[in-house]
Amino acid sequence: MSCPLCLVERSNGTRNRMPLTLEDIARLSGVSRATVSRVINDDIHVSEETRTKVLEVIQSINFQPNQAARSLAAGRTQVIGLVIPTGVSALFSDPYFPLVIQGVASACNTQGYSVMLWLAEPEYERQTISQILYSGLIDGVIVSSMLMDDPLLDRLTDGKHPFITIGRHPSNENINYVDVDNRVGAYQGVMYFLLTGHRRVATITGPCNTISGQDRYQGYLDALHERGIPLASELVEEGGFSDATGYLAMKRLLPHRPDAVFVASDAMAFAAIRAIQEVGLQIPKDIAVIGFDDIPSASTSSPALTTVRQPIQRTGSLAAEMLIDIIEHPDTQPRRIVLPTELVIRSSA
Amino acid sequence: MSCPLCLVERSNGTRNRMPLTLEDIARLSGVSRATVSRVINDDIHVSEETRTKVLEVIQSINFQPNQAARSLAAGRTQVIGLVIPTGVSALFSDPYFPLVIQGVASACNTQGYSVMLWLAEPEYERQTISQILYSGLIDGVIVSSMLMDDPLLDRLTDGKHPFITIGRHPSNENINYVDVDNRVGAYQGVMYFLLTGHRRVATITGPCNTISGQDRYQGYLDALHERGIPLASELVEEGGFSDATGYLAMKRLLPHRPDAVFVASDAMAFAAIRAIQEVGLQIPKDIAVIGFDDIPSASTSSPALTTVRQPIQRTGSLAAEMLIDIIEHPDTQPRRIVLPTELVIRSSA
DNA sequence: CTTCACCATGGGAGGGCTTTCATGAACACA
DNA sequence: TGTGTTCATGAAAGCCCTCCCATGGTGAAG
Repeated sequence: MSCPLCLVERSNGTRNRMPLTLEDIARLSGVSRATVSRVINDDIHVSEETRTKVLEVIQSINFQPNQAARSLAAGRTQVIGLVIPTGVSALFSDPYFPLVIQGVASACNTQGYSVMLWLAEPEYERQTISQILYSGLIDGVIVSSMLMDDPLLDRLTDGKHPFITIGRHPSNENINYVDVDNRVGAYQGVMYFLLTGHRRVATITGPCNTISGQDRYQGYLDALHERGIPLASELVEEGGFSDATGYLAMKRLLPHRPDAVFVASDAMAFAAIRAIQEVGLQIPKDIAVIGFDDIPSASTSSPALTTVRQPIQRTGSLAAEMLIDIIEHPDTQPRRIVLPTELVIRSSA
Repeated sequence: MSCPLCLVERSNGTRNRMPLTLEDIARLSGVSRATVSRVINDDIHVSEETRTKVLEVIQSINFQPNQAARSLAAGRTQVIGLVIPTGVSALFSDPYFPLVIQGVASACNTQGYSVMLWLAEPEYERQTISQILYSGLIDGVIVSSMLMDDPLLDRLTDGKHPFITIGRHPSNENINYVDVDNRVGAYQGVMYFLLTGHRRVATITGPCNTISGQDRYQGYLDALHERGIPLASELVEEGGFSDATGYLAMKRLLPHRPDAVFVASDAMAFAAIRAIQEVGLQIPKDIAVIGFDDIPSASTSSPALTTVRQPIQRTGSLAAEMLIDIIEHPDTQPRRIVLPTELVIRSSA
């Protein structure tokens, strides 16, 4: 068997197996380098015949153009950055970020983009930003930040790269984002409590420096307000989205005898359930619980968790699609998407 | 305030704000482009005086060299790939992969490398491989595969890129890897059961097409064998590392009245505990449970989970460090590391 | 038959960096 | 003063693409 790879006489005279270049493909298919480039980039100005011929050669030797050269010449890298702050405490004990990552990665896959991952550990953040902004490594950035006042965003706004945040920005309305309707979602959950006869509805909120935390709390307030129920501040406890903080928050809530708790994340909801069960109370009889997220284990836990479902993975893939769209069609309107949530009723409420 | 960025008269005559190049830095600091390059790359042949001068200019305008150009010229990208198979069912309902990712990312951060993430969805796998192998996008790959017969590995072996697997390879002993001592870890857990008087020790294994699944099962066998206890096949059930599979496996085990269960992952162990509690049995009185991983929630669950701790994040960071070492010092011996595990005794056994 | 438009193709100029090689200054030693 | 070494520096040749522009061939229109 003769392998085309080995028969190629390189332009520089060597013939050992090394990366082929456009020039090699050009020679093998009897056209110029420019034409091969056109074929690779799906340029319209190539005859069907030539295109076929070139593609055959490319496939037969499994040619992949050098990305660095492409980036340098074209000024685009076909890479997007995904920035996730490790400051967020629950980072990886909660399937939220993994699902976002999965969504982003799969959308990028289908569009021929690669994903560069930055876990923005505070000590490297400066360096990270510089890399993002000035090194030309990537074409755009997705920031899954959720923080109210992330300095990263200011830097990005100043920079020249397109970017998208997952989670809306509280003030700057020129920023492209995809978000879920946290406020309405929370409202739905709390309203369900109120409509099923609960009167002392407590909440464990997300961290107050996150937008989603605030939005969900706002939804809680909305529901109370609509039913004319005054806010009882002893029934509100701040959590940090993590298991541990949820557990402690519930402990603080218990003495005030809530008959229901709306919890701003499923991870915290499971912790709250544990805290409730540990003091011998029944769920949902004594205290009903509704979470937020609908992570996979919500349906299999016991009791199965009633929760507000948000399409986490979809959020990631939409963000990626929007970003790529912006990269490829720069001068269009700001893009914002807010995905709906859905109350999934199981047995904890 | 005069910003140096705006005062620069570009070589091409334009003076709008655009990426600076080595040439600009060279002009501003009165040296040649080559010298600036040397400074950036920590070349030894630069006088202290010149180095300081150039560094000052670089910092004052926050210069970042163009990565594409560097990669093209140097043939290195300072990027490593991290491949995670999404075929693994428990992918993200289990904090295992997130922790690995975190370990890899933070090690890369400190060494000035970036991480490119590939979730190897089967349908894109071919394309993924080609990109990895031939496009020059990355300098090396970490594969967190664990599958017995991952075709990816064969392709990588044929390719020219250095790579490391997380989890040893069952047959090819030329592959660099970092692994934890799954077999001894499992042995420790099961032996603890046996030494504390349990006689009907069951196990929920990992998937039999994963190496870690097999190794842990082997450790189970080792312990039984050492104590002269015959293997009871009805006490062995295969799981898939996921919550759901763990739950079902435990259901199948219950009729055979085990007095202890060694479960190959914490996620499955929690599911098993649920299944046990649902039929009204007590843990650890009726059935003791030991898991594997020591994920964060193991210490906070109730009952707190006795489990075999493996240093997941460390595994990731070690893999990254080894890979970078190989990239920068190619011709050295194969590198393998097997990290020890540790039995963490809590209240489920 | 001429003119023009259109379009496939090739030539070649970059894109910003690294790296080799040449150069010349500085210094030591004879 | 001459010879040789050492070493900081600069000039320039790539690295492999993309993309602009020029070219020439074809077919339609006049």
